[in-house]
Amino acid sequence: MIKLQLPEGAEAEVPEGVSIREALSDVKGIRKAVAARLNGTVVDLSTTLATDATIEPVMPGSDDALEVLRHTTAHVMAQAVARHFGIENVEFAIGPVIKDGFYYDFDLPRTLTEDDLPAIEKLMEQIKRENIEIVRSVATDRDDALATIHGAGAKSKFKQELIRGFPAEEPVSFYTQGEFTDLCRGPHLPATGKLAFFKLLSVAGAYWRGDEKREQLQRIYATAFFDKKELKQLLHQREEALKRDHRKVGQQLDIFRSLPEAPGFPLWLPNGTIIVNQLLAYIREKLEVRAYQEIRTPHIMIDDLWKTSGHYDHYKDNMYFTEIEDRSFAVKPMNCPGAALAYKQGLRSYREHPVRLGEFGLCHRFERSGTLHGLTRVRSFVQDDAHIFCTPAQLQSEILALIDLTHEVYREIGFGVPKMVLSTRPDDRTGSDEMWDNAENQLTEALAKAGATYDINPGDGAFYGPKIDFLVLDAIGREHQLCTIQVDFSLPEKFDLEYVGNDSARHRPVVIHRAILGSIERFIGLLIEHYAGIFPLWLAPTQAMVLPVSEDRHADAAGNILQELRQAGFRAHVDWSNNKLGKKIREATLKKTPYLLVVGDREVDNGTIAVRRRDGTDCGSLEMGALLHMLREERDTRSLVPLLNTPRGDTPQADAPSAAEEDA
RNA sequence: GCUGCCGUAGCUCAGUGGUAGAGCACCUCCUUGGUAAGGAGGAGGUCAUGGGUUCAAGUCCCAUCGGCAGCUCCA
Repeated sequence: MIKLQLPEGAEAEVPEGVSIREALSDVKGIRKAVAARLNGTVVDLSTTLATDATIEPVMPGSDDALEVLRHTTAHVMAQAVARHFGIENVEFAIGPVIKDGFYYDFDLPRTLTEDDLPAIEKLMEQIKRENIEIVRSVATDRDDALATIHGAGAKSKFKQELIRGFPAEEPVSFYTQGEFTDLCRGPHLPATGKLAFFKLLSVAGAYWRGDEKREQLQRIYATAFFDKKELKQLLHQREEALKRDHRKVGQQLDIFRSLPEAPGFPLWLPNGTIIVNQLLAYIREKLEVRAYQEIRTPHIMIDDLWKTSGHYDHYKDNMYFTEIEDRSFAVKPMNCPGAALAYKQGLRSYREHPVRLGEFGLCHRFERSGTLHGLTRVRSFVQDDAHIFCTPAQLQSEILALIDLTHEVYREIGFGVPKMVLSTRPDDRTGSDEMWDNAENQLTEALAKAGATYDINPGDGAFYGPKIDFLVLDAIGREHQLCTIQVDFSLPEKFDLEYVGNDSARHRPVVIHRAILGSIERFIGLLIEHYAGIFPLWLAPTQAMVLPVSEDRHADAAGNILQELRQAGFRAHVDWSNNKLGKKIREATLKKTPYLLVVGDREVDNGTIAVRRRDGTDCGSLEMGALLHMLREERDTRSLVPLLNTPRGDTPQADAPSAAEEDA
């Protein structure tokens, strides 16, 4: 007999060889269990018990259960693909669980298209209905495993390669469901009938083991959930992401264009340029308060500089080069060397530290054509970069200030509280252990003082120093990495940076690299998607559109209103077309113009303006003075919600994207 | 870069080897209007580029350029 610790403190004694399913048979709701934890490890319910153990069921709703579900769904998808093409025609690669679902890679006799997916889905439903038992088997060693996979019916080039990669003597597990056997660590659901809700999402090319020199495979992305609502939610999120795609919205709102004439180098149209300039002005405000100095460093500098900085060795393949009077120059991919040169101009005293040099530097980096993507992956971009040169003793307070600044900016832009990740020393690194100890301690203490919760990525720091990354959630629940704060001991060495300390000796400063928005291009790409094109007033390219009811009778009144708005610094226009009012409203609304100012006979007579918001809210009629007051307030506080409301004074609420959306 | 798909009017897209199309936008005219599309007319194309097959190519083939998706989250 063996002793078992069961859930909720229960204990049991059972004979050896009993399965977990049997051992847990008295636990409430056990029929819904998808797997079990055996001494902490997730295993099949069919696992038999040989020694004393702690066991508990893995129930739907837990992350473990979801992983098992998705993994089994991947196997069923593979089985369906085998039935679709004939098992002898399919070469199976791997089918792992990923963040929002799973995929499986195959080598197939022909190219898959999206049109194949419904048929495969249907076969999966069929396999689910057949409720085939999923049986684990174990091959004792490598030869046994190779024999098993050989006998499984499908081509097995990749599976054999995997097996040969395992230790020769180690047992290898397989899972069989009907005619389909797959090499797999498991665990799995007990039968295909336990499958829940799934959806095949897309087909894509992929390489065996991600290596572009290896076989090209075909991948099916799919997802699965226990809860139908959660599946629907994910599908909805994907749809929403498509609708908000910054390439589409950026085109509709005339923000930027991607040109065949300049692949990877976006063209900012007037509307986009306004947004860029507003963001830069915003960041400049923050920097002035915090005693930064702004610099502008050369875009093209001689090769030697990049050899000194180490970029030539590490980053050459991503740099552009040019020749000037027979000497080779490089276009800057980063701003740091320029900042180091700026620091070096003159003998520095400890008294002037920290030296905070900000630069909205335009950088150029070569990216492979296949990786380019709208504004989020480009070949030239502006960083809101800064290099802070400080004494080792100042490191912590500077980091703390940066954490603070980052939180402030993200809050004001409308992102939630960012998740922070501390990355510590990698194996391959420069600098003494003492330096790393110091830097990591300073970062850790700064994070503690900021009262922040954060994750640690051990070994993921840059070779020249540890870093803190900031991850924000956007409006539709996607995570993006924006800010990064990196400590650098290496740059001051390479450029022989020094300052005179209070002991009148020369000392080495420490450098902090940081960008808050990251690249302005990428940031605006994310902002477009985060706001769904509905920019807050201070960022909106056109802030108000004056709509005369009759374009000739109310022309003077409209012109006067425009003048006053312009004089108050607002970006306003008049719709001079001879369309009817309804059409003018439709067009301005589709362009997401925050405020529509209607002027007709009534308004001319009363000296007022009828105000409508882009979400359709009627704000009633106001006098010009009152209107300007509210608009200034909303703009100057960079409010994320409209301050002008209905005449009854309803509570302000964000311009709900859904309310203003009716894209034709 | 590699694989697959795609490239037709300013935009969104139809067009399956036989005379280049629609809607929106643009221009002109009519209409001067009250909170999401008033009406009529007009202009606009080397069908990405180059080559090939064919009596005939937007359509089929090849190449080039550009776009889109993907290219380990390791059984």
